[in-house]
Formats: sequence, C-alpha cells, structure tokens
Amino acid sequence: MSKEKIGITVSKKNDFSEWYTQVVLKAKLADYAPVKGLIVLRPDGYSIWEALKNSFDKKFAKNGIRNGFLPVLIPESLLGKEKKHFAGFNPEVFWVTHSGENEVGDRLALRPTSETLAYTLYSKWIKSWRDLPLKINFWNTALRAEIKATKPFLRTSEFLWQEGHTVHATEEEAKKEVIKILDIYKNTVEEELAIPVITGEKSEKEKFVGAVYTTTMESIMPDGKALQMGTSHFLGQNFSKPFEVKFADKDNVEHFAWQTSWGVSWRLIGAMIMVHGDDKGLVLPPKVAPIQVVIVPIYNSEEDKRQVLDKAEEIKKLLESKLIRIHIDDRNEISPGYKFNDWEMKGIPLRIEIGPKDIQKQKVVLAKRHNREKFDLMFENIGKIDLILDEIQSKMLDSARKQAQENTFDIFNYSDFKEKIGKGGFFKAYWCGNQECEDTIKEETGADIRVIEFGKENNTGKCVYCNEQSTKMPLFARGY
RNA sequence: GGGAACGUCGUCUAGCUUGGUAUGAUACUAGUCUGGGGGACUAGUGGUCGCAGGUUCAAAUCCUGCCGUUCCCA
Repeated sequence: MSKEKIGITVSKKNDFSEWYTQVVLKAKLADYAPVKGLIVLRPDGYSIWEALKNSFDKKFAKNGIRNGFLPVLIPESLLGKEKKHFAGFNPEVFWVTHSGENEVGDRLALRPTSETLAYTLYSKWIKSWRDLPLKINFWNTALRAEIKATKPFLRTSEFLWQEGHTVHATEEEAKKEVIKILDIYKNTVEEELAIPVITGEKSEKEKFVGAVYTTTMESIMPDGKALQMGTSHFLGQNFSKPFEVKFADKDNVEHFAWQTSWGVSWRLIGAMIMVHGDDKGLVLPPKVAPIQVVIVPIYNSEEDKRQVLDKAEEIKKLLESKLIRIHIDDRNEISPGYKFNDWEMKGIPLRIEIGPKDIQKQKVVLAKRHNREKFDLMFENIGKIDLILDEIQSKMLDSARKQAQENTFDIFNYSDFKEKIGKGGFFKAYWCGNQECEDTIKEETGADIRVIEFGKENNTGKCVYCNEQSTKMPLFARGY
C-alpha cells in the first residue's frame, strides 16, 4: 500500500470535514455505533474525557460543588411544566412509549437535559435558607435527536457532558455563581486543551430556553466556523416557581429560590481535534494526552536490543517518578519509521528515539509533535522533559490564540459583512439589539450572534444592519 | 428544511451497463531476513456482497422499500 493510504489521506486545508472524520477514526478516539448519530468512545478518546473530568471536578469541589447522579427517564408531565423550556426541546426529544408490549401511561423522555427532574427533587430537599446554597453537578449523557448532519463529538444524538444545577437564596449570589462557573470553564479549556475562548452573553434569541440569560464561551475553528464550548445560565425564578423550589428565609417568609444551570460536553474534544490537528493527524495538548511520551527503541542485533530496552526502561522509570505518562513501543516486526508515523497520527506530544548510536553518545533523539521539531537530548537532561511538556502546552495555546486572532475581523458595514462572511471567522460588528436585524442577518448571511463579549461596551457605533446607535458589539459567525 | 453521492473480508477496492461459484491490495497469523521516517520474501486465515422483500432456473448485478455514512445548499 502506498504510504499516502495508511495515514490521513486528505489535507486539513483542502477537505476539512473529511480530514476531521479521518482523524477521529484513525486516531482511534471514537467509532460509529450501529444507530445513526451515535458514536462509541474508545479508550484513547475516553482518556481525554477523563482528564477533562478530573480537572473540572477539582475546580468544582473547590467551589463547593458535589457530584450526584440522575436517572435518564423523565416523565412528560415533568418535562412539560416549564412551557417555553418544553417547546424548545420537544422536537429533539426521544420518547419511551412502551415497556415490553405494554404502553406506558405517561410517556417517558430520554433526558435532553435535567432541569425539570433535578428541580422536582430540589423542591423536596430545600426547606430553609440553611439548605442553601445547594450545588450539585451531574456527569451523565443527554439525548437530543439529530436527524441530519451528525458528526463525531460535535453533533451526536447522545453526548457525554456534565450538567450543574445550583440553587441560591439571592438573585445576586446566583448571578455570581453563573460567572464563577464560566471562569472555571474558560480556565480549564485554555489550560488543559490549549484553546482560547471568548466569554460573554448570548442574545435573547440564542439563549437557553427557559433561562433569563445565558453566558457562553465560544471559539473559532480553523475552518472559520464558530463552536459553542460551554454555557452557564442564570435561570432566575423561571423554574423555581413552577417546580416550587422554595425556602423559608431568616425572617420566616417563604421565597422562591434563584437558580443556575451550566454544562460542557465532549464537543470540547471535537474542538481540540480541529484546533490543534494537522495533516499527520491528531495533536494532543500534553495535559490531556493519554500517553505524553512514547519511546521508540531502535536496534538490530539481540545485544543492541537488550541494551536499548534496558536504557528505555531506565528512562521510563525516571519519567514515571515525575508523574509523566510514558509508554515504550516495543512491538517487534514493525519498523521504527512505521511507529513514528503511527504515534504522530495519534497525537502523542513527545517521542524519544533511542538506538545503539545514541547510547554511545549518551543521548536520545527527541521529537515534538506539535511543531515537528527533532533534536538531541543528553541523558543528564532527560529529567527536564516535564519542563519541555509544559513548554509545548503553552506554545500550543499561543499558536491557537494567533490562529483565532487571524480569524477575527472588525466589520463596519453590511456589504463588507456579506462579502467576507463566506471565508468564515468571527465578525465583530455593532448591533442595535433588535432581533429583526439579527434575524435578517442570519437569513442573508447564515451568520448568527455567537457571543456578546463581556467588557466591550465602552464605545458607541452604528448597527451593522440598520445603522441605529448602539454600544453592543457582538461576534457574529456561522456556527456548528 | 432542500438536494446529491455512496454501502462488496478489519480497511481500500474490481466486478454491476449486458444476471451464471467474488478480484486485487493492505491489514491479520506463522516463519526467515530486516530495523535511525510508513521494509522484503514465503505460506496461511478471513466475505450470509448494508438489511428486507420482489423478478428469475439463477441476483453483488435488475426492481421496490428500509437502514447507515458522507458531501453541498438555506
């Protein structure tokens, strides 16, 4: 087989969509399930998810949030209690109508999200101000039927996520929580996945159905489309009223509580693939890589083999003592060259090549995945590999930032907007706040308001569509 | 929401027009030689041709429906 056929067969630049699918499948992150729109996570994919989960869990715990678990079935009567919420989700809800041959009385929804179920329970658990704040996070899956245009991690009918649900005595405290969570999201995504995000508010049109307002973090992908990376919602009393989440305050007067909900999903893995991957395959940020360093031993005689593998073991032990995840690829019958390409396709951040010639010179060859640099490293410096991994992590964020900036444009008039939108990217433009303008722009350009960035309301300009004066300057883009 | 293409061992594929026992490569298994960027040779294993009907003496091939995947356009 020609070497072009073994790895990724298309370039990221020329056929982004096909490239993405090939990377997911060939790096063995996920595979298609027998049911449309569903995927299976394989161990390498799941490891990345676990790394993210661990990172989030630590930060949630510091913020007083604990984990719980909710069932997957929600009776229709509950789901329908908050009407706008229900109407928003209804088209994509899977319904369980039978148990065996018998029809069930109240249809059961496979959770599209758990607000209604969680708050039914919260109303039982919360009686007094002493019970507040109540902050629980749930790691589970959500199901939303995707009929068309499914794509691994980005658009699947069932997805892994976490959904957090908090309850507060005051409006102010709940609003603060919304922002605290968004900060945790932003920090984690930037630090672990090396993907820069822009945080801000969703427009009224794009907010979570049932929320008072939605805050969001958004990123621009290399193909110019925007991806919603996570949302944190201020629910006000929209749910506490119908679900009677009430508490007796210090003055012994009963109040409806103030609530938040928030979530990130395995879409983050999709974003990581898109932002960092290249024509050779996946590129993993060291912090979430299942294997951070792979050693490829090179030898021909039995004696060389023993010597090289002994040294490889020694290096492995040293790096393991520094909590580096390391693997020796001692597969026989596979050439070193094949292994190089194989591990590059899987995105492993660092490769150590070691053979008889290296041992003679007391060094190894080190190859960085993200920029494909290759250089010698003396034995005495191998202990510094943790610093090299840190450096890779931060350089990956830098280059992702640069990439995002190059894909962000200031737009001051509508003809410019229409002309340039085809190329993709974030479009910063003034907007009057009127939904009619938003709708028309969406209709004519395919772009919607991704995020109204925090802290950018100092200046005044003219709405890009209707020329009204405004201080709002959202980012428009076509999205996933 | 609208349109198009595709589905044959794990993967890629020939065969389909004009029906007649399924082609090749790669991967996999064993062995020998190899080994610093996708190695070579030899032998072997592996497929109810996406599923269900229909036409026919006979269907991968023709017809209908379904399922799945991908791409393009709102």
